[in-house]
This record gives sequence, structure tokens and C-alpha cells, in this order.
Amino acid sequence: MTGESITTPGTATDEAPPPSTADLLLVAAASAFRRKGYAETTTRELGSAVGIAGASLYYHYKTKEDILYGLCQESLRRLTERVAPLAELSDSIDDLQAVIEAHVGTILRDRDMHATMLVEMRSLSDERRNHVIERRDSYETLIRGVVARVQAAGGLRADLSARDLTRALLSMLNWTIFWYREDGELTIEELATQLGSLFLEGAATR
Amino acid sequence: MTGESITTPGTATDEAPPPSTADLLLVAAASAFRRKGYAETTTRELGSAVGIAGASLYYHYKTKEDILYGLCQESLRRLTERVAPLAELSDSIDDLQAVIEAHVGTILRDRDMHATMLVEMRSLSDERRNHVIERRDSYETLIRGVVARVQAAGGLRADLSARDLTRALLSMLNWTIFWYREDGELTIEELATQLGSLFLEGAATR
DNA sequence: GTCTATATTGTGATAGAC
DNA sequence: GTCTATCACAATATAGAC
Repeated sequence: MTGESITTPGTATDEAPPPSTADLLLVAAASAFRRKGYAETTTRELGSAVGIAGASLYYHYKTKEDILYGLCQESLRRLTERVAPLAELSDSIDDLQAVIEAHVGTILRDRDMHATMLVEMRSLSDERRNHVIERRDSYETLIRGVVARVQAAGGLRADLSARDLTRALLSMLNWTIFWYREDGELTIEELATQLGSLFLEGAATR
Repeated sequence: MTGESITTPGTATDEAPPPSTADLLLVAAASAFRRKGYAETTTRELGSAVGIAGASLYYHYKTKEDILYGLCQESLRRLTERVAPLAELSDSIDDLQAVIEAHVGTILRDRDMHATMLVEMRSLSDERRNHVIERRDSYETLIRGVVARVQAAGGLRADLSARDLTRALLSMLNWTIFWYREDGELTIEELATQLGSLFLEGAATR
């Protein structure tokens, strides 16, 4: 897995290397797994999506499950990589808003991959699933740290625990993977701002 | 499908009829579909869960997909049945809070079934999936009606559309199917109250 | 690095006895 | 209503040629 190259190529710079077939397979798999589910997607479909035979996939990956596992790992690597710098030591409402926007932006910009991690995780072997769950829990702990510090600083209400606040927050943010459309009326940034504002200020008039 | 008998039997009254095998199969299927997914669950597992052979299931249902479809239909029937009476004509914050509690209570009390509807819907045939999506959209329209009326009455902020408010609300509520545990520290009622309060009043200190 | 051919296993569903 | 036996097919994965 060559790091960043899984992403859809942006505005190509001069020496952007062409994505490897292995990476193209990851992209195709994320798309198919999110739309149809892991078990419903055949290796032949995955191959066909990148222009090779189904069996040729086994030159790049040992098993179909390896692809799912790779996607889960990469999803959590990116989430942590992008959110952790913002989460460390942050303790203000504005810091939390930034974390919210980074989380939403990350999961929606590579929505196929992150949705696959969040919902197809269950198709992994026990050992691998436990490992992914551990990493996901670590990520949530990161967010809970921010929430707890803002709360300790008096910025968040104290009648709910940091754990409960964090769960409610991530619930609201994560379900967007099921309905957000790039071609809809909201950009990812607008949506993230909305959700942050709603979580912090609430929906009722003041 | 004999209506209420899908539910786990509560404190049995005197003349409670024993659940039919067909209904037991629905319960077992909801549980398995939520834990492992529709495609990953075999007809042999479903039979075994109720003490019959896999093939015997075909006496009660024509296809495996019929069971999934039945669950989706029943999920939406119950949601609508329980929420609609509260939603009609309601226009106050308290009405909305009641709707929130009814929605959360319904999906979490029969979590297997509602989770199956929400996430396994995609495994239905195009025609059936479209029908389920239609009913789900109707249900969301019901909720959006409440939101819009409370908003028009001045109870909800007007800088976001009723549609956006409703989506954010249902996002926060629905993701609970992934993490709520009966044996956890929150009862369903406590959680519903928390989420309602958070959505309406927000997480920030006032 | 990709192909075709195929081994192997598992699955949904049917037939017919009881 | 449930069983056993089985059909028909689809799927993952491997072998070996190119």
C-alpha cells in the first residue's frame, strides 16, 4: 500500500506517479463494498472494475479479506493522521469545532473507504476485527480527550459525561456517510459547519 | 406475519399465544442479519437458530429475501405506528422531545429489526428496495413535519432548513443502533432524554 | 502481471418421504 | 411441518501458460 495514492488523483502535479493496480483495486473495492456490501461483492466484479480478470486480483492480494482489512487500516490511519494534530492539547470550543470539521471532512471526502471501515468491519476475521476495533476505540478516545478538556475548561455542559457527549457527537457525524451526496445542496464544509454549530449550540432558539 | 408477536415476549399474560415458527424465524433473522449481515447469514443458520433444518424454512417463507423484506416492512410499520400519533399536528418543543423519545425507544427496543432495515435494505431487489426507501422517506417526512411546525412556531432556529435539521437529528438518533447496549450504563429512556436535550439545547454551556 | 481452466466448497432452493 | 437428499449454481482461490 503506497500511502496517499489510494485517493482519487486531484489536480495532477507534474510527476504524479500513476496509481498502481493494487491501489486501483482498493478504490474499486471501497466503492463496491459501500454500495453492495463486502459479501455481496465478488472478486470478479473487483477485477472487472479495474480491467483485469477476477483471478488476477490474487497477484496483488492474498485474499479478498486482505483488501477489506487494508481499507479499514488505511481509513483509521488517515482519520488519526488528520485529526490528532488538531486534537492534541486543544481545550476551547473553537478547537472542538475544528476537530468536528476535520472528522466530517475526512470521512466524507473518502466516503467509500471510511463507510466501509465503519460498517463492513464485521466481515473481518475475529482477530483482525478486534484489531480494527481497538484502533477505532483509540481514535474515539482522542476525540473524547478534546471533549473532556473543553468540558473541564467550562466550555461544555457538565450534566453529561464526556463519554456520552462524544458518543452523541460521533453518532451525528458518522451517520452522514449514509446520506451525504456530493451533488447535493451542501458542500462537505457547509455540512460540517452546520453539524458543529448544531451540536454545540443546539437546535432550539435561545 | 402476525403483528406484535415478533417482539421478544414480555411478562407473559395468561392467554398469550405461543409465537409461530414463522415469527421466531423473523426474530432469529433480525438478530443474525444485524450481527453478521444478510449475505453472510445462511438459511441453515436461520433454521438452526429456531431448531429446524435449513430447508424447513422454505415451508414458512418462499425465499430468504422474503424474510429480509418482511423485517423491513415490519420495522417501518412499527415506527410509523408509534411515532405518527405523536407527530400529527405537534408544534412545540415538548412535542418534538416526545417524538425523539418515541423514535429512539422504538428503534432500540427492537434494535435487531430496525438496524436490519436501516443497513441491510441494500440487499433487497431493486423493486423491493425502492418500496422500502419510499416508506422510509415517508417516515422522515413525518418527522420533518414536526420540525417544520416547531420551527414555524419559533421554537427552532431558522438559519437551517427543516430538512437539514431533521437529517442532523435522525443521524444522531440512528447511529445509536451501532453502539447501544442493553447492559450498558444508560437505559433507553435515559439515552433518549439525553439525545433530545443535546439536539435541542446543544452541548455548549449557555 | 494477466490470462484461462479448474479444484473445491458453500449456498439457496426443490422433491418427496414421513 | 419437518426431515433427508440433492440439484444447480456461484464463489474464493490455485495452477500453470503466456
